[in-house]
This record gives sequence, C-alpha cells and structure tokens, in this order.
Amino acid sequence: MSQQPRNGRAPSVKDVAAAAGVSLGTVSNVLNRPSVVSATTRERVERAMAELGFVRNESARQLRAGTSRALAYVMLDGGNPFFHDVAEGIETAAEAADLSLFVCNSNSRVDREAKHLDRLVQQRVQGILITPVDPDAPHLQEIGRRGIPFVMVDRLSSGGDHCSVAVDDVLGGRIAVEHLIDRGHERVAFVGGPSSIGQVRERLQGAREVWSELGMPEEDLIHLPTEALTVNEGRSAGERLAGLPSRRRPTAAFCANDLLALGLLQHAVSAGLRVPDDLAIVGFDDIDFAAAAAVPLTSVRQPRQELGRTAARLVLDEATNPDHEHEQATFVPALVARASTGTVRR
Amino acid sequence: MSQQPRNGRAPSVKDVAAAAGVSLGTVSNVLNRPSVVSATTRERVERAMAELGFVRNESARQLRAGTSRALAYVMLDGGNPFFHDVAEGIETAAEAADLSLFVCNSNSRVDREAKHLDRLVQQRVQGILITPVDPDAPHLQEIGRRGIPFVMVDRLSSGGDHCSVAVDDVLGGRIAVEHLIDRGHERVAFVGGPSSIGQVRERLQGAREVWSELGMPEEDLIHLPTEALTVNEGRSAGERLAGLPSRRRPTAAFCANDLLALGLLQHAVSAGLRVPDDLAIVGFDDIDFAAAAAVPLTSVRQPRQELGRTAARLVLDEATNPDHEHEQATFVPALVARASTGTVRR
DNA sequence: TACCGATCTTGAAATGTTTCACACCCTAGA
DNA sequence: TCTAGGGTGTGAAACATTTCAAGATCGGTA
Repeated sequence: MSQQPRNGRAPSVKDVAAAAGVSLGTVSNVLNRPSVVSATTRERVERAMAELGFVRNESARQLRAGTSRALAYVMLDGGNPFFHDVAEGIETAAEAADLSLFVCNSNSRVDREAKHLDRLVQQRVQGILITPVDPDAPHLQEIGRRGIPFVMVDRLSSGGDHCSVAVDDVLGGRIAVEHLIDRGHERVAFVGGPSSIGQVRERLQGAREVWSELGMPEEDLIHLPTEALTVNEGRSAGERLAGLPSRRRPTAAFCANDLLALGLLQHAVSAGLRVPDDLAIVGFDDIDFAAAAAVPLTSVRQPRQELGRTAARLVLDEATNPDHEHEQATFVPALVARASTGTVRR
Repeated sequence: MSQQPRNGRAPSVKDVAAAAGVSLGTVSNVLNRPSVVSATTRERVERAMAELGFVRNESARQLRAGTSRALAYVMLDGGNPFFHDVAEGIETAAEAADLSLFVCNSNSRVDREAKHLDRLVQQRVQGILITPVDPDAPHLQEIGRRGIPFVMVDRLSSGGDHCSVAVDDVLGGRIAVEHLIDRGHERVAFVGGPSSIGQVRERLQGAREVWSELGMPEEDLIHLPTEALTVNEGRSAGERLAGLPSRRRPTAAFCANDLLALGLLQHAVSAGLRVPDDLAIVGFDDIDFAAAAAVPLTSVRQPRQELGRTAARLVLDEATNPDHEHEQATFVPALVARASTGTVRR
C-alpha cells in the first residue's frame, strides 16, 4: 500500500506495466482475467500495483467496455424512511451483483428529478429505478425509449412498457378501513393528499369501496386533504379534525402514510385526546418509527426491502436477459395492529 | 426530442457532426464554449443533437478532461434522519456548484465503508465527504495521501491533515445535563454506547464534567450503555432503567442521540411512566421526529444542514483553491427545550 | 533436430470526448 | 492588389483502459 511520491498524475496501467516489466495487456489480464496469467507474473504485477498505489480509472474502463457498473435509484422523498428502506433492499441486490448504487432524491420536485435523470443518462448507468413524482411525465418515457433498463418503484406501470413494483394500494386502503369498522368505528376520516399522488388516490378508493360495501353511510367517511405526506401536515390535519363539530367528528383516522399518522398522533396527544379511545389511528407503510411511537401505530405494512430487491432483480434482468419481458410485480400489504387502534370499541 | 430508430449504439459527437455537416471540434464547441460558434452553426448543431437524441457520454468526457463532476458523501447510518439532513445540506452546495452528489451508506460497517471508498476512488470523484465508522482507520489516511479532497463530517480531525466539520460534543453533553440539573434532577442516566464511538464518549464526558462542576455526587450520574444508537436499543435501555431499585433509579435520562431517546420514550410511555414527571428525557441531534414525538422531545440541536453545507464548501475549496488550508469547523450546539423535560421539579 | 501444442505475453486498435494549433474566409486598410 | 487580423471552423492527438489476433516460449515427443 505504500506509494511513490505523488507526481501529480495517478499511476496508470502503463506505469504498472513498466514497473513490473510486462506489457499493458498483461496488466489488464491480471485485472480482468487473472486465471490466464501465470502465478509468478501475476504476483509481480500485483506487487507493482501495490507499490505504485494503482487504482483503476473507472471512466476509461467504462468507455472502453461500453458498460457501467452502477444502478441508480431516484427516490421521491429522502425524509421519509420508507424510501430509505426500499433503497436498502435495492442496494442488497446491487451488492450481490457487484454493482454500485447511486441514490438520488428528487424531493417530490419534477425539476430535480429531471436533472438527476439527465445526469444518470450521461453516466450511462446500467439501469434506473425510480419512484417518480409523476408516473406519466414525458421525461420518463424518454428513458425507456433510450433503451435504458428502467423500473418504476411503488407505482404500477399503466402502459406496461416497463417493469414496475408496488403493493396493491387499493387493497391496503380496504384492509385499513375494514380494521377500523371491525373495531366498531362508525365515523372515520381519511387523511391524505394531494390527490395528484396516485398512492393517495388508490388508498382512498380502497377505503371508500369497503366502506360502502359494508353498508356504512357515505357521508361518515370524511376526507381531510393534506398538501403533502409529512409529519407537519399530519399535525395540521389534527387541528382541522379537532375543529369539527363533535357530532361530525370521526372517532378514527386512516392516514395515507405513517408520517401523517405520526403528526396526527402527536397533535392528538398534545391536545389531550386519548389514543385509541378518543381517536384511533391507522398509518400506511409501517416504517420503523411507527412501531416506535409513544402509542405504537397500527399500520398497513409494505414489504419495503423486498420491494427494493424485486425492483433490482427486474432491472438487472432487463439489463442482461435478451428475452426480458416487462413485469408488474404486485405485493399484498398486511395490517399490523398495534395500540393506536386498541381493541373493540364499547 | 424525437429520435432515429435505435440502432444499438448511442449517437456520439461524431454522428452529430455528420448530421449537422460540421466537424467534431465544432460540436464540442457548441457543448462547451457556445460563444465561439456562430448562431447559425450552433442552431444547426443543436437541431442535429435533438434529432439524434444525443447525450454526452460522461465517461469519455471525464477521461479526456481528467476531472469528474461529482462529490460523494459516505454516511454512517442511513436509517438515522440526522444523516439525511446533513446530506441535504451537502447536496444544496453541490447543486450550486453544478456537481452531482453520490450518497453512500456504510451502515456502521467498516467493510462497506471501505468498499464504497474504493469505488469512489475508482470513479475519481472530485471530493469525498464522510462520517467514518472509525476516524483513525487506515483506509481514510489512504484517501488523503492520494490527494483526493477529503472532509470528515460530524467528527473532528485529530491530526489536522484534512478538513473536518462537527459540533462541540463535549459542550453538547454539558448543556444537556446542565438543563436537567436546572430542572431539579438529582439522579440522571446517560444512555448511549458503544464507547468506541467518539461522539458518545465526548457527550458523556461533557455530562460528567458539568455534573461534577456543579457539585453533584459522582455515583448519581449513571451510565446505561447501549450496543448501538438505535430506537430498539433505546427501548431496551428503558427496560434496564425500569429494573433498577427505586432508590437508585434516575429521574431523568440524557440519551446520546434522538433515536435512543425516542426508544426510551416509547418504553416509558408503554410502561405507564409519565414523561417528564416520572422520567425526563433529553435527546441529541434534534431530528424532525424529536419535535414530532407524542411527548415532544427536548434535544441538543445540531445545525444539520449547515454542517453539510460547510463540509461541501471545504471540500470544494480543497479541490479548486491551490492555497487551501485545512480547517476544523466547529459549531455550537443549542438546547431546544420541549415537553419531555417539562418545567422545574418540585 | 524438428515440430507440436499448450501456455503465456504482446502490441495495436478502439472507445467518445476535449483541446489546441492551425487553416480558412472575409473585410478593412494600405 | 496585397496584407493584417478577427472571427469560425477543422482534425489530429491525447486521455486510460480493454480486447484480440498473433507472437513467443517451453517441454515433450517423433
């Protein structure tokens, strides 16, 4: 690991070859096909590398080989642990395939997303995984048309012209609200928005479906819209909820994600409400903080890591398998009941 | 934005030049020095690029130019929102300098950290920011010796052979415990570990300093060690705390970070303890979830984004300024008092 | 000794971009 | 008509690597 005095330029294969007294090709063989070079030569070359502190120049490698060694995941909201867990799953799979993973964060902004994508295309990454701000945005189609392996995460592809991985959000909405009805609640709020977000729309749809199927009056499922899926918005929804006249006030809330639920929970506790007795709460995603809340949160679990691993598997298949067929992988969400919805009412 | 039918190979400057009827050099000029080419030629070239769907090949660019357009941040624990916030700060600064940021996560594992670093060196990134598992690990020295701009984040450099950015952790420990003493607590637990982590050692040191300076008996500051700085470990510390004989049991806990504090808080609430009356809690970092906890958490705030921005500034200076001098930027932590420590006791 | 096959090594070509010295074309001035 | 010089455009070289056809070496055998 020792090094020559720095002379400005990083040592190249050429320098290694000279130091070891072999040709460029041999050095390259040591790097890429060690088995074809004799043990003694290999050793000599490796010693030279160590002495010079040689590190392969990845841009040159990539330029010549025509293929990068990296995947990328563009996540929607770095502040939401859900996406971090998905990224972990992707990284596990990438690691196994000996690929790097670039993690980017669009922060729900289309311009940031576009900028990231542009850079990733310039980098010629092997594949792009993304939870998009808008699944129909033209710059996404662009990626596909370019022939870059592409998988949509946490959103199902409508057109079917690329792979996608997601849970069944409608079903998720159904099981959340069914759980609340089971617990005896007769007036329930759905907290979430904006409805430009597909996940929000579908979770609400599932909620409404099961609500009417079980014969509950339509006006007793109240939609409390939010501007974003954040803790703060959850708190502010809590204020609005508290402001409702008591005969209209729901006894339970189903939040479009756990961040909203945590915000709502906090507001409820600080307003002196007892959870679940005065207000039951169900979240969505089942992030670790949900279980860790002061009143542990009932939540609709998504298999976060598995979502990521599957997405990575699909993108790798698209990258390497000539017979690749696009696939829409759907997972089934599961209710995880905790203290925030307590036991049966009354 | 339309494209030729894909013919397998992505279009290169050569193709663009041919399509526009100009030379390679001119295309490159349009890309890099638009001002030296006449408006009409430029337009023609740009049209050709659009028609072919040309995207610059970054590896070739980097190989020739000898310089990458990216920074990297290797964070210690992607599951801790603190590091996400630091990364946001770095990204802001990188964005302003028109650089990409690669975010990696070592997950507190030396081998993952080493692997990431190795890849980043191969990529020839312009600079590396890192919150290291072990600040004295030899592979870190290696980076510096290689001449890659390098900044340590959330840890102060001892040797001074590179830049670093951190808050004064000893001071942080002092203000946390001083606050508890002010509130009238006479028996306090420090929750945190392992002590291989410098931050933990220093926060404990600060706690001990102020404890003895204010004349409190040494044996009344109890150290509850943990295996990691996670919510789960916080919960388990809560169990151990509850198991102490009541005359030894502290009335307040200072946790080495907010995740521990949240775990401890959850255990306390579920065990029926009133916070802050039966147990007051102070965290460290002031992540967003601290304020959002059911009992909002008193915490020692670190300027998370600013830490990141400053680190990015330093690494950029090292990368571009020939007169760069290594700098240890220290920030002052501040106590943010919330409900979890309530008001004065008795 | 000559030849063979196996094993190992070589060196040139190719990858897509940027750079830079130079050539070209005008126009203006002598 | 010639020259100077600004404004444009050109094309070859360079960057660090990989690949691959071909060459070298060696031990063994006819």
